[in-house]
Amino acid sequence: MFDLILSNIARHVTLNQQEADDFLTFLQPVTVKRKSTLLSAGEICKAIYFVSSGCLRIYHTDENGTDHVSLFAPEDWWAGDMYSFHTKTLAFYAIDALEDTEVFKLTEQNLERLYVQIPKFERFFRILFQNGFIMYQQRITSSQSLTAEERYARFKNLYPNLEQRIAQKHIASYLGITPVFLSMLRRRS
Amino acid sequence: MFDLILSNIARHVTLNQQEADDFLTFLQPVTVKRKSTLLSAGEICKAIYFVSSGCLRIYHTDENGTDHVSLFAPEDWWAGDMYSFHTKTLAFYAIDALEDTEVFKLTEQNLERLYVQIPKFERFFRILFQNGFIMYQQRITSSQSLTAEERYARFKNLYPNLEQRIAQKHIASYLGITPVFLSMLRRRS
DNA sequence: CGTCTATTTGAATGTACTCAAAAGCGGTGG
DNA sequence: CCACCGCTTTTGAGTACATTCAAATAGACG
Repeated sequence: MFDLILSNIARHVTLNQQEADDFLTFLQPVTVKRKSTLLSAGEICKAIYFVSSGCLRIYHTDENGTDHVSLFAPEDWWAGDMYSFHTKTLAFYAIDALEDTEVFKLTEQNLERLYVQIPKFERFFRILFQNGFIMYQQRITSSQSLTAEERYARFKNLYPNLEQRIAQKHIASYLGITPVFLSMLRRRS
Repeated sequence: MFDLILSNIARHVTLNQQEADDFLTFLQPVTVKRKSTLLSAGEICKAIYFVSSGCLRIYHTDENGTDHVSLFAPEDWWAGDMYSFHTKTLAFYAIDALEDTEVFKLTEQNLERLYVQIPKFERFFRILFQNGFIMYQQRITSSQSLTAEERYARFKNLYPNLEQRIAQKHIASYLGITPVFLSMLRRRS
């Protein structure tokens, strides 16, 4: 149950047994049913989530009612509205589950305690955000310089096998194109 | 000379006099002339830079020779190819100066020493990357849901007065449109 | 002052969009 | 278990926004 998250942490910092045990006490397991909402836009995002199975989608709904996927978070990814979480302001993004999903919830209070108790986690989250920063930066550059078809290839590379698990309209929304146009692209290739 | 960078740091962590003095010893002032290159794509990015005056541009040149601006870094911003810096791989992005620019250079070795000597900097850079992550996330969402005109308004908001200082082709490149089209937009409004 | 680069303008093109309708698929209840 | 209903995907036609190409004008720098 905890293997995945511990190996996720171990990718950037090394915890001893005691630290690992302590860390786990800060987590709350939560089950999110397919199509149910973990965070609504306009709420305050009070926790971040580590996905141990299933898949979340972090998205924004614009004034026309169109969704725009910011990120998919399948197993081994972290999710949250980081701006809302960090500034305690109303969330711009919403989060829901595309599959039945198991997450570990890490609340703001617990995270701050964690930073104090095991300062290594400052480093861990520094590296996590650094990687997220790099990922979004590459996505910006992709959206500037690549065609929709090339970005689709990138998506498949970033999220292996995810294509089979989720609806195409969500992939189109991630790519910044319409489902109709994605359908055309797939037909072509 | 050091006021700007110290107030930049102070925005997220509090340093005592000793720590501030120690921190400054890790920095090297560098002057970058307008149009000269601070980092070329294909090199390894061995340092990150804090801009105290002037303006840098972080960009990628695609196979057609077209530039795509990832970020502007005017005074009070940090810059670098974070992926190259972090993984010691060849830089995908290049950095040059759009104005005569003064930066403080913080090398990888010095940064690692800084993390050890003043662990608060783990927190500082965690927050810095967190904010960068959020900024790029919003830019992705903007590129998905806003028109070029609306994104142009966002640019002006994010970088007040920068418009007057740099060429329009760079702004177009940042917005992901052609200079020709930006010219049309400006005419319209 | 002259040259080089950036910006503007106009015309033709193309990519991705909207709208509409048909086909496919999945889930639910009888 | 099958039939039906609703949602997703596909397909086609017409449209709009942003592009490319080309030429003229403006501006910056030596």
